[in-house]
Amino acid sequence: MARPPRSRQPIKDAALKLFVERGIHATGIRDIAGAAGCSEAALYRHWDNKDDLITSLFREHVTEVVTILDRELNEPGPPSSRLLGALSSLCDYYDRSPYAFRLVLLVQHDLGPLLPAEVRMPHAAVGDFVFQIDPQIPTDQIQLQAAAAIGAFIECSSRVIYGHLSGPIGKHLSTVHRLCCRILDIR
Amino acid sequence: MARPPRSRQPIKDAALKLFVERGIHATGIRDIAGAAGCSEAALYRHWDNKDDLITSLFREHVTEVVTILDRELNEPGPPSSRLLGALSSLCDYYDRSPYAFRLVLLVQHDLGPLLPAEVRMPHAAVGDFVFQIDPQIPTDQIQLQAAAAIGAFIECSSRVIYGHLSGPIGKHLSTVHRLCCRILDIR
Amino acid sequence: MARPPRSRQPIKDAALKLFVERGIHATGIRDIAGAAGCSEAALYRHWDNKDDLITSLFREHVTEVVTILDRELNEPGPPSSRLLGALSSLCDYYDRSPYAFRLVLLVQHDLGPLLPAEVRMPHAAVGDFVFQIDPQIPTDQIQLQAAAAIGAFIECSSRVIYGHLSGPIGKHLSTVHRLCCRILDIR
Amino acid sequence: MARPPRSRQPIKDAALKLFVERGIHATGIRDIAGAAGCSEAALYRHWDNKDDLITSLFREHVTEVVTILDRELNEPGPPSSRLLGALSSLCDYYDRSPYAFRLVLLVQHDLGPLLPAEVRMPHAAVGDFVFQIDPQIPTDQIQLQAAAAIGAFIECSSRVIYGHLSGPIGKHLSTVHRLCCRILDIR
DNA sequence: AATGAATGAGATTTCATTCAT
DNA sequence: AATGAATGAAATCTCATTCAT
Repeated sequence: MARPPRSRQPIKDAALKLFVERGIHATGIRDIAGAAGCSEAALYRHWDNKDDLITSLFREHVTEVVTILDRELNEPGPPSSRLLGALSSLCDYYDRSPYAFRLVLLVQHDLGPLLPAEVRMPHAAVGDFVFQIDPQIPTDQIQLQAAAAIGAFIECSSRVIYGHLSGPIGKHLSTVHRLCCRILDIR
Repeated sequence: MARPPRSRQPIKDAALKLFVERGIHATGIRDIAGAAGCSEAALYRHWDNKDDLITSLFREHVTEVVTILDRELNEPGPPSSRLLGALSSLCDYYDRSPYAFRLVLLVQHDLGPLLPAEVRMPHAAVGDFVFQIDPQIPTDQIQLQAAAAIGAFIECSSRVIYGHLSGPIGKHLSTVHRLCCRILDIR
Repeated sequence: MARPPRSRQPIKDAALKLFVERGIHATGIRDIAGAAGCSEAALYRHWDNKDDLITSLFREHVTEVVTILDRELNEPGPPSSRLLGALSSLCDYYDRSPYAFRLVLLVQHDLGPLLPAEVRMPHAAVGDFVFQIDPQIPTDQIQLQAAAAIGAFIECSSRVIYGHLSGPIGKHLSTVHRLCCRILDIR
Repeated sequence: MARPPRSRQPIKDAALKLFVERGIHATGIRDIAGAAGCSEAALYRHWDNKDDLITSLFREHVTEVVTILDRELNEPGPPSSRLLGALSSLCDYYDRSPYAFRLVLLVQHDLGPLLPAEVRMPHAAVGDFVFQIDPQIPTDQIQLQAAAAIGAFIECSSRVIYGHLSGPIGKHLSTVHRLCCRILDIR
């Protein structure tokens, strides 16, 4: 009862890895079960179907990322160092859970329609930060600045992940920080 | 040779629309044929297989986008107005061919491994522009600045496309231009 | 032995209801366990397998129906009133256990081959009654008259159960009695 | 174009036979395809899914039966001989297409909820006949008499089909006719 | 040039049943 | 006595592709 079900985790690990490496649609239930060392039917004890597995995985990890953003962007201190903290924590997160990071950042628009609307997304966290820095800013500007910063970060990460730029991501932290500061007009 | 095959275009239109709206993997040959008003077998007269259709579509449209970028970013005039010209032309392109625009910008990583390496991608065009502005810049910086600018543009466009920001994209042109100028340290 | 197993009844109730409402084949072990509030494995403590559950349920209820028929059709008194007693008791039975009634009357031929041959079926009870009324009647006639009476009753009940005729069944008792008397040439 | 598709019929024949002999739920797509000598996928070119096949088969044959009833029960002549004509035609129909006959008469309530409501069912045809004979009869009586006659016929047929009574059905025609006349109070 | 029909391989999902705890 | 977890087998259905016409 009290003990956490033991078999969910290996399945989640396997699914996450395969979704990111091969793509969500290219990954079959069979692949996941094989990699997790269980039968295909075992999956259906824990999730209703493949979509359920996908969305619950995504929701879980996006929540982790948003939690990081909300925490770091609301620390005390000047905006610039809060932003640095956030970017730095994201790099740490990548080093700890590269697959989760990539799922959240890169795979997003594959599953747009699958996701329930009530999940708090990174855009909201960054938008709140932008608004905090300058409460006079018009709504559209909030959206655009937040989107631009996120897009810049995602695309830079992609360049590293796909090997066009040498890693690890942390190596480029200060450059990315500088770019994001310019986008958000900090300093 | 004598006459251009007439039936390619409707198929391309249908495939493009469906790929963008439903996702590439979620779109079947049957769906495309149905929407194009031809038989499934007809597709195989024009393309070898589904992958061939996907890559040739993508290649065609990415070339259009890169051509725009290369042309506009190399016009005479100050960098800022060249960048504005490029962004403005992209907005026009979107208004003309929204599905093509979205295929190029958004669907990219669905088909990562499918893409032939020799195609010139937007990153290269923007990278050349960055280099041109400041030939002293280190290689990594080129990559990162280009990536950040592209990411900012993509993500802003996404916000409009997915309805989180009111359209058309051109409405936000000057803001996006300002953000990109800051990223590329222009002015 | 010492105490009657307490958990059989809820399972039987749930299974009976689902078998009748959804059909035997469309009802899974999981559905039954869910509706009975026990685990799927619990079922196998009480019955060998699904077929065993089905047949034992059916056997139990068909026995109840045949017992009613045998009792009422062999009361003292004229055939017409014995028949009325039987029909009336069946209506009471329906009001008491509608699902059991429907399982016996309607679901029969879903499970034809599953049923053990030695179970006494309604046809036998009614056949005996027909023979009793007129011992000169040829065998085929017994079968046909009994079948016709049973079919008439079943089909009339169905019309009520499926909502084409307003209920309860008892409301139509005298009409059905009259029809059955004509079939069996009573009076 | 003009030619009727050739491959539907063998599939329909195989499905009909198996549905009746083994039961609808016990018959798989694989069984049908195997018996029809085609691949499983071929089925899905002609019907959307298994339910579609089932209902379209049933609808087709129930229409044949109702057509027979409507025709014979509305011939000129006295009710008794019209009824005899109908029963006799049903027996002929059975001899011609025993599986279709059995699907219509016996399998009905397996698929109750699957059937579209607008299909004219045997009950309606017989009900019209009952009403024609005695236009004064109250509505409930129509339903009950029609149901009783149909039930009697079905159940008698079952006794033959399941081997409790020697066949063919036509052998018992005059007896069944007499019973139905009594039910409907003809003569 | 075009198509309706067909198909093999494989996808996801369900099922009755078993077993360790 | 009871259960949560697991499973092999099979079910239905989809897909990209081929082929005779």
